[in-house]
Amino acid sequence: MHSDSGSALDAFSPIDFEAELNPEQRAAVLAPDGPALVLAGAGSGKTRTLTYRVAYLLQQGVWPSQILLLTFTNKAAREMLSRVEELTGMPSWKFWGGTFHGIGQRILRMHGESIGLEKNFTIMDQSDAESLLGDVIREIDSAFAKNKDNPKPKVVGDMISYARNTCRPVHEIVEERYPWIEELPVVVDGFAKAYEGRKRERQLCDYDDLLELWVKLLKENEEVRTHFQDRFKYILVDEYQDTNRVQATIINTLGEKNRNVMIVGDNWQCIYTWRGAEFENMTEFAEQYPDRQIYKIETNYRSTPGILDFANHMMVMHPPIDGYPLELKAHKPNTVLPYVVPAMDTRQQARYVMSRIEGLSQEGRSLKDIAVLYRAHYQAMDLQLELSRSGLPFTITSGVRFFEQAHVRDLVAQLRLASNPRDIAAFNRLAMLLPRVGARTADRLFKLAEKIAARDRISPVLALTHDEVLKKVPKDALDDYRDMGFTVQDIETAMGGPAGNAVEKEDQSDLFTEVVSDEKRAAEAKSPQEVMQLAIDGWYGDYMRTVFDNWQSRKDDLDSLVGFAGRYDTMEELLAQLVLLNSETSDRSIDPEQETIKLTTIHQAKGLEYPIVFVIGLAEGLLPLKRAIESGDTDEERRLFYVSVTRAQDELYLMFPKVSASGGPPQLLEPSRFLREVPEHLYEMLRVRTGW
DNA sequence: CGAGGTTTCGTTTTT
DNA sequence: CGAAACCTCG
Repeated sequence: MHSDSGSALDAFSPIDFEAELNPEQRAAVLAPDGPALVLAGAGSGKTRTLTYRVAYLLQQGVWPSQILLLTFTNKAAREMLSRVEELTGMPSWKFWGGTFHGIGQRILRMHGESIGLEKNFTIMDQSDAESLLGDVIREIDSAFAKNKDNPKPKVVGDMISYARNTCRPVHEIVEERYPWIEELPVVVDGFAKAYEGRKRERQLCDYDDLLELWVKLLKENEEVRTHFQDRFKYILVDEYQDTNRVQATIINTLGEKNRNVMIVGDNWQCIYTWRGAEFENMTEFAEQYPDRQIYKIETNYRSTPGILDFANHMMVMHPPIDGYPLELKAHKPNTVLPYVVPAMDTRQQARYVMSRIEGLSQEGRSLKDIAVLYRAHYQAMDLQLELSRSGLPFTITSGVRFFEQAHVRDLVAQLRLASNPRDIAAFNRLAMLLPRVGARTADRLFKLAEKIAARDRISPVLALTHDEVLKKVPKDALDDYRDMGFTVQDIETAMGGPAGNAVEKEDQSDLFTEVVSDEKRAAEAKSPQEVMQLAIDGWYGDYMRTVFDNWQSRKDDLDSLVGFAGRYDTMEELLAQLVLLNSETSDRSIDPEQETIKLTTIHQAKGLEYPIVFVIGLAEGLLPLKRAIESGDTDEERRLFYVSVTRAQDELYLMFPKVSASGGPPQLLEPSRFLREVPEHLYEMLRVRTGW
């Protein structure tokens, strides 16, 4: 895929660390070997610091393959590595850089066999995992599933996941959350075990497995552990405040030998405790490495002093976080204060944002300089409506993501099944598309096919269209079922799989006993790109136009996947990325320069910055969220607000509706406590014109 | 057992 | 206002 263009570091002009970094940053970048804790406030050039650190290491003669760079999102990893490439000319693919989940996937793919993972294991996204858990629950305790007082599979899944991410026993979490159902802890514990078993038996991994099994691999396989401990001379971790216990264990294990671990974080920006993040990891790091150096980076280049004052003051009420106080110091010259704008309701709020954007646009502001942030996806609805009406271009990084759309998942399910014939979740998804096939029929068909496969020693994929199986397929579904089966077989063949190279539609009986040598297979294996095309041209392409009225545009989506597939060398890698990248923006062409307004949740805005930021829905019950108020824990909500405020560079609009309009009787809303706590002289109150 | 219509519910954040 | 859950019919 890439060619080695010569690792000529020297071809690039030496980096002037003196001129390009401030003293705080430089200290961290040029830090000597040994454990280091970098406390970097919002907008202080955290990314820049990490980037230059990598560049510095390279300059010191460290090989890129000896550096492990872990970030929270794929985007952050890409950004950093491409900046390193700009800086040093070192191509980014030479590094081990990515998310914990991404790197875990890679390592497990390479060495997972010793803990029972085959190379072709499939990664399930959250909804796959949910439905698998749902199946398991229904199977082992159908009464449980029927009683509506019991938590639903999704909630059960959340509890299990939380337990795993925090390394606590499942029953303990359940006791905390459902103290009124006495037998529940034991029951859910059983579900968790059964779910675990089902995944292993089917070579399936959910997101948490990628971390948990990574730890297991490092623990149980000394050879692998030593290999990676030696290999990664330098480990850099971004956003450490949002790592969970499992991730901390990984870092601690990998760093044990060389001890060159640099973690970067900001306690005040910890916004993922709900999925097990523990900013205490920052403190624990200090305990693990008593000799760690601390580097503080507090000068903020991003925001105006007005915005920073506001941010600092709203955190005054946050309980102190042990040990590492940070205060942002402004660097920019003073300009204007943040605006606080009350609106009648969410609709007026949307219209105000609209009109303000139009105004800014007339002042010559580019639309890509503007972002609207909110706590929850649904809060963007009104605005979406208004924006589409006005014709202002916007991109929304929420809602249904590209890889989560039904047709994409359907297509991918076929690839998954061909790649991992035990992937019952993939088969069920496909089979249930067919008329008169539901969960039960699908399950029966698949298990029958597996039995036949075992008996006749043929590929399970091939067995799908065995006569005995076809007999059990409902009449209405038969034609489609057969076509589907053949397509999956074709895919398996194209991938060099065991279906063999000569699967004819008729008279299969003799052909699949043919043994295909590995080399022959490899030689015949088509590229992921070709396979993707094959899948689109097969059954699903036809099926699609019979069920979707907008099949044409869906077809375009799938066609764009062919190009996407071209970026990967193996099918396993492609399939993994399809799942792991599912948070990426849904727009087909990821084009950062396009002239559009950005609409995003606060969570997704982490690490980004915009000249002009609107934060909407700053009312009690929305931010902080009602549930947070009820549970009495609003600290994380406050940090969330802090994160949103510190995204802004020049102008910040803080908005709240006075009436909640959506659904049911209108309710009066109070301005968010986070707004009320801030002294009035730190912001300017704007009035919205009435009479809209 | 599955489909399709009807009702009811509830609405966080993501790798 | 939309999607899951429920119910009844084929």
